[in-house]
Amino acid sequence: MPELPEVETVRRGLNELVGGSEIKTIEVLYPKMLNNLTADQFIATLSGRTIEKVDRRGKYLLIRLSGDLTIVSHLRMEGNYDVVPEGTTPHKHTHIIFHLTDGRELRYNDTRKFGRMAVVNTGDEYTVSGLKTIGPEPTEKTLKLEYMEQIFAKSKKAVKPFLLDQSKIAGLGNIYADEVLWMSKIHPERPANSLTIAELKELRSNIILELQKAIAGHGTTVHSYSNAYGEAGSFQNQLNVYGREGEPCLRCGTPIVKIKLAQRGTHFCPNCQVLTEE
DNA sequence: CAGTACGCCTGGTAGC
DNA sequence: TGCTACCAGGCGTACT
Repeated sequence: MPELPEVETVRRGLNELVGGSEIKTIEVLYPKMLNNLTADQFIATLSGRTIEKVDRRGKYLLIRLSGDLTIVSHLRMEGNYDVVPEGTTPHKHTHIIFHLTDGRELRYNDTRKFGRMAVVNTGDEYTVSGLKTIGPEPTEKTLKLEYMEQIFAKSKKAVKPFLLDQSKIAGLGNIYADEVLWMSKIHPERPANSLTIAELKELRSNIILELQKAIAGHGTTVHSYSNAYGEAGSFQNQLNVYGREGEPCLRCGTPIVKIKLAQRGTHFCPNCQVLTEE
């Protein structure tokens, strides 16, 4: 499932593969994935435009087109792009085909059809729901400790679902949320406002570090994720808790426990990550 | 306002 | 074997 590192990997791949390419025509096979345009409007508006570059904010891809238009593309759970020679048989889950003037096709595929696209004037992307309220990017520069102290102090919510809230911090999904809590030795059910400043400091550096490392590993492949080259990431080999239910904690050997928290599978070490405050 | 439950979707798999 | 039931979870929406 694409989280920030996977989306960043897709962004880089798209820039290399189709940056500078011109869209000849478009086929929309699943119109419901378009947020704010009909299929006909989408085709008419975007045909003939050049893909200038691809940016990213949180888990949103911002595909910049000539004429100051931006496609805001969210992959949700299983969306992915690939680039193939024109005439390649679309597979079962291909929903949009951008025919390029250079004889290739950029295709959007999405098994579960959760992904969405919207088209806005470049600069207006923050009017798209989700981006309207998005929190800071999890980098050294943009995610300040003081900001974290402020927002955590204001919420009684369990820290795991708190980390999944994109309006607080952008980019974390279910996998990396479990990972950074394990790294920081924080129990996922601890109320956000119970974390000490020392814990927040630790959590902050782990979030930043973990996402950097995952980007370096081209993302995590669980289920169906692949980048624009159709390649899987490698970071799943570096996961410490996610998907390791019953296996020994890599720090202390205690079997990893899986619970359901806010409707999400949540993995943690019951020995390293204790519920009571220090 | 803050917090929570559900719907959207399909493929894979556990269980009978 | 073949069927059903359920799980995977990001995010918008509806609700308390």
